[in-house]
Amino acid sequence: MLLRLDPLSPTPVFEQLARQVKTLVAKGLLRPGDKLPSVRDLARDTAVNPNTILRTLELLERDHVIIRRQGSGCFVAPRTTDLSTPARKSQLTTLAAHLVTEAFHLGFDATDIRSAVNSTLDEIDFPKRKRSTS
Amino acid sequence: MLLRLDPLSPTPVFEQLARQVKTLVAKGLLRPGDKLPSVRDLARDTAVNPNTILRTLELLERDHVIIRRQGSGCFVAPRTTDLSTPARKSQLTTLAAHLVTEAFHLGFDATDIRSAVNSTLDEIDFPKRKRSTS
Amino acid sequence: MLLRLDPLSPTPVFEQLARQVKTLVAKGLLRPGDKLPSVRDLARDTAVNPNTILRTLELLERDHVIIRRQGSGCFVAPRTTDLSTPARKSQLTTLAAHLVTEAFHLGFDATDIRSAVNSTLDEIDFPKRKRSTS
Amino acid sequence: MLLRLDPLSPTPVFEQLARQVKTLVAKGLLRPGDKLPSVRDLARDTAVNPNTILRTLELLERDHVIIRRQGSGCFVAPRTTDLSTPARKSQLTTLAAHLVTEAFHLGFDATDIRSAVNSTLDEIDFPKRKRSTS
DNA sequence: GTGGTCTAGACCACA
DNA sequence: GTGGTCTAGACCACG
Repeated sequence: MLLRLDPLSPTPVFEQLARQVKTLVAKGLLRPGDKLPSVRDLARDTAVNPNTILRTLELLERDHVIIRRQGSGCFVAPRTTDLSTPARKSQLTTLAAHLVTEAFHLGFDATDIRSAVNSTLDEIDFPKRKRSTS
Repeated sequence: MLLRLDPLSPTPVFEQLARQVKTLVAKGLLRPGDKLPSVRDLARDTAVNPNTILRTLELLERDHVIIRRQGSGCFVAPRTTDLSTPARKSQLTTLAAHLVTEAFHLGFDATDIRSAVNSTLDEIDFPKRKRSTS
Repeated sequence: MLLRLDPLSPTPVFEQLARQVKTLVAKGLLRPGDKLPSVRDLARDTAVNPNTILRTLELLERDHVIIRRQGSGCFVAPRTTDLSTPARKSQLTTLAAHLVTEAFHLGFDATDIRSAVNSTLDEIDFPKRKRSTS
Repeated sequence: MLLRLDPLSPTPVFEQLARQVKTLVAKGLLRPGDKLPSVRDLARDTAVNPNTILRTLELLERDHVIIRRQGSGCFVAPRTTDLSTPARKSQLTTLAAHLVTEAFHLGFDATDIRSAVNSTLDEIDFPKRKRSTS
């Protein structure tokens, strides 16, 4: 599993790593049940302290992306289904608002934004919506 | 100008404020050339430390949302149009990717995401472009 | 004897197994004197490492739920009756406090908690005491 | 704020501390909006490393007990109201089952358990259920 | 082998 | 002043 770090980014290391794992899962490159490399392996491969890797894994577990089991390892969690609480709806709204206002101030218009979103969506592996795998 | 702080949000105060200004501009409630209240007034109205207000203004200036002129105050900047740089394209891609992967892990699908983005776009006041986006 | 593992639970395997045995005894589905399957059988049926089964049995023996006899196997222990020690009283208090504070922070009230406890109690097979509990 | 540690307990330090804070909140000794001592103060008072205190605070924030705001401090969160998801119901059931089966194997009966729960409940400060204040 | 806890201490970011 | 990130390294617990 290849994870890359941008040492210049203001985003904390543990969060950069977590995002990349989330992306891999969203793209279907990591699937529910798949085992992640061990903390030590990840630490070595990314040249990051094991404690920082641990924080990444904690974040991912908190967000229901992985499951950690002492002695066995970390595994991609099954996609949760009971998530449609109003709190999550409001999170989605906030995320969308953030994208739109930032893109607005970068000089993009509605068409640009929609097409950027659609391009990203094309790469995502939504359940019951597979496009190429039969 | 009414700015509200959410004490429960993990987002830093200076960023909460900046986002609200950006939103006001994007919605057309603040228009290019409009003058912002003074640092002192903003600090009083929001019950926030003037230093924090300053950071907000620095952020807004860095993002070309406002222009700060010594002695005269802060003004909403004219809309950016030079979106040709690949750097901005890549920023848009990053923003879209972030929205999509987070929404994915919140349990939403492509339709949910598109409709959330469209709802937000409906409230934005995009300037009309002369050339059609064919 | 059917023991199931929840791969999503953060509870260690050996403890999941021990809890299930304790529950079977409390519900009267396993009765004092009953013989448990051998370590080998348990390991096979649950697809768990024999070492982990051993840890489960150690835990159960420590908690006086079973008795392990060299060469003959494990047996459900007779029901403990000497609850006079203050140590046990204090353990009960701790357990109750844990339930209540966690439930509080999950948003439940006293009525919810009492009714959850009562539902569970209904399934337990308490031995009849000779003296009435006045 | 007085927090005590049991160095012999198998429960991790950061969790011992978190439980005590949860108990203080449940008993109404800490109320929504109250400010917690600073990380450094807590670390000094408990003779625990600041990093460990931080983990306690992370746990408490994850469980919606406190809110952490960089630069300002940590505050007791307002009691959440939108918590009645089925997932939480099942957590309550698990907690109750744990109490009951453990208490059973300690030699207690239904009456003992109910009375232990009731004693604990008497000390809890449930909203809209205040007993002595006014 | 796996993950988890804790310490010590440097340094950064927010208000 | 507040909290937060990261490193280094010792040691513990689970399978």
